[in-house]
Amino acid sequence: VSPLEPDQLDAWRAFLNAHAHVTRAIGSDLTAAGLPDLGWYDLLWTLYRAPERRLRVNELAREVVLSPTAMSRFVDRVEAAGYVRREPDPADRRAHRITVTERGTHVLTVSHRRMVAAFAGALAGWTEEEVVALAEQLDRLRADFARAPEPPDPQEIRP
Amino acid sequence: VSPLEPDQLDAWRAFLNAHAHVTRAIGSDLTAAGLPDLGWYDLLWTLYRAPERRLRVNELAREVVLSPTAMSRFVDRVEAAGYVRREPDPADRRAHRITVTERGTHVLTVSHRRMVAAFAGALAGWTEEEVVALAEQLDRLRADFARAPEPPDPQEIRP
DNA sequence: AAAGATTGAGTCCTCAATCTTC
DNA sequence: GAAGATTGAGGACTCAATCTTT
Repeated sequence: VSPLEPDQLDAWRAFLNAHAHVTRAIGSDLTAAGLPDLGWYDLLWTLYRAPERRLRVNELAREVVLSPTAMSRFVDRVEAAGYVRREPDPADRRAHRITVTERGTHVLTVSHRRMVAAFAGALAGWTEEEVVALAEQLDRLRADFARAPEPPDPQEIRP
Repeated sequence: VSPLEPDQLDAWRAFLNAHAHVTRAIGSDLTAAGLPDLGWYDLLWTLYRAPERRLRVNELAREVVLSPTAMSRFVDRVEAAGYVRREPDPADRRAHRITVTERGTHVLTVSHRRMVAAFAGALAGWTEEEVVALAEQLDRLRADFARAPEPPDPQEIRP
C-alpha cells in the first residue's frame, strides 16, 4: 500500500465523500419538508419524463440503477402511497406499465421545486459553465467505466 | 415541473448515475478477484492512513460516512474475518480502538493494487490535470452542501 | 428456452432504547 | 447528564428460485 498514489484514488475518495454528504443533505431537506425520499423523486421524475409518461418495471429499474427485484417492491410501496399505478401492457401480457397518478404528479412538482431551490442555494457560487462542465466530466466518467476492461488475474482471499 | 431546469438537476442526475455505475463496476471487479467488498477496502484504508493506524468506532463512522450503529456491526463482521481487532482504549474505558491486523494489511494491499489498476484502466484517456480538477470540484461540491442553508417553508404531503 | 415480473431467504442499514463510563 | 458503544426492531436491497407469457 505504501507509496499511496496521489491522483486517481484521491479523486475516487472525493467522489464517494461528495456523494455521501450531498445525498444526506438533500435527503434531510426533503424529509424536513415532509416530502418523500430522494428515491421516490427519482422514480417519479423518471416516469414523468418518459415518452408516454409510462415505463415498465424493467426499464424503470435500468434508469434508476436498481435491480428488477428491488424495483418491483419499490413500486409496491409507491403504489400503496397512491403516486403510481400498475397497468397491464396491452402489447405484452407479461409486462406491467407504471404510470404516474394525479397525486404523484403533485408531489413530484413540489419535490422538484424543493430540489431546484436546494441546489440553487448550495451552488450559488458556481457559474453555469462550471456546473455544465462538472456534469460532462461525470458523464464521461460513467461512460469510461461502462466499458470496463475485463481485468487480469483473480487473487485468492475470500473473506 | 414543466419548464424542467436544464442545468443543476441534470448535473445532479449525472452525479447519481456516475456513482451508481462506477460503484457497481468497481464492486464487481473486486468480487471477481475474490476480494472483499468496496466498503471493506474503505474501512481498512481509513484505518491504515490514520495517525496511529487506529481509530475509534465513532471516528471511523464519521470518516466513512456511516452511522455509529452500522459501524459497530460492520466492525463485528470485519473483525470476525480477522482483518481488524478491537482494543480497549487506555485513555477512556468507554471507547474501543480499532486496529488493522496482519491479514487486514495484506488484503488492503492486494485490494489497493486492484483498485489502482482498475482506475488506471478506466481513466486511461484522462490527463492528470483532469483527474485533479474533477476531485477539486467534487470537494467543492461537498463543502458547499456541508454548510447547507437551512431552507424555507415545509410543505404538507407525508407519504 | 428466454423474458417480464414477482416471491423467499439472507444481509445490512437506520432509528430508538440501553448500558457503561466520563 | 452527556458521550462511546452496543442491541432490538423495522425497512430496503441482493441473489436465487418461481410463475406466466412469448
